[in-house]
Amino acid sequence: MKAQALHGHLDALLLAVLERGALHGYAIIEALRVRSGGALDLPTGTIYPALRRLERAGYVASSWSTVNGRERRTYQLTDAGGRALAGERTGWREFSSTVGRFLGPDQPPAPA
Amino acid sequence: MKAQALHGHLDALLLAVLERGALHGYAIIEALRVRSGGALDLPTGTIYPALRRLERAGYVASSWSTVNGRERRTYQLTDAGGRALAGERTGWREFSSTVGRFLGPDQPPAPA
DNA sequence: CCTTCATAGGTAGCAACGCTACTTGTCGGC
DNA sequence: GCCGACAAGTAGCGTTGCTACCTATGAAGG
Repeated sequence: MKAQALHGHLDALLLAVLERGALHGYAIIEALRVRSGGALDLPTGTIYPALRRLERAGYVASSWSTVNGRERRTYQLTDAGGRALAGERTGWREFSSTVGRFLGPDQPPAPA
Repeated sequence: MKAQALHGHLDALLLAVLERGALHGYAIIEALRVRSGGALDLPTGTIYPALRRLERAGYVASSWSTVNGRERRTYQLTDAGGRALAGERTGWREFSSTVGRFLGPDQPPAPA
């Protein structure tokens, strides 16, 4: 899968991954790869700037820890980040159902 | 809905609209608005350059016709465009199921 | 007659976003 | 000592869609 199509949804993905618990950058990349079944293999040059963007926005908070001489910056979701994630989920649902209407419904929104 | 999230999927949408029959630019905008239930209201500055991009790529062909002194450029899907659309559909399904895995149809995957 | 609106097509320049390529540094295995 | 995996980061680029404009016709309203 071409990752460039992520445009605009990467932030939501990152927040979603951090929802399950704080992780450091490298671990986030791995979590994305594993949870997507290998479909998402994002380069560090994509992740780190995105995390800083999220931190500037106040959606994640970071803290340094040194493990075996390795500097790790661990990111965790803030309250604002959680709220943002909820909004992103709603936005995603709208977006995917709208585009899906044109590109063929792949998962017709199951009526609750 | 913020339209900027379309990134990377606009071309697919345009091809999908033209799949049902040739239309001129303005009509394409209306078709998108109507079929999306108003969610997609794209400015001309988005559509026209996109159509030219698709034409350069050989996915659509255009022809001029003058109707009541109005110049209309009608776009229609080419064979290559149809094939591209099929690919875009597949890509969309992959993309949406991948992102959906993180953003959930609704809730974070409940521990079954 | 003239203005305004809807139709119709278009361009220029901008900003956002993710990517490639590169750099720095530690640790473990050869 | 060197290479590769881990870990974090920066610089610069290209694509993409957006805002803001411009041109032009026909219909409606004053």
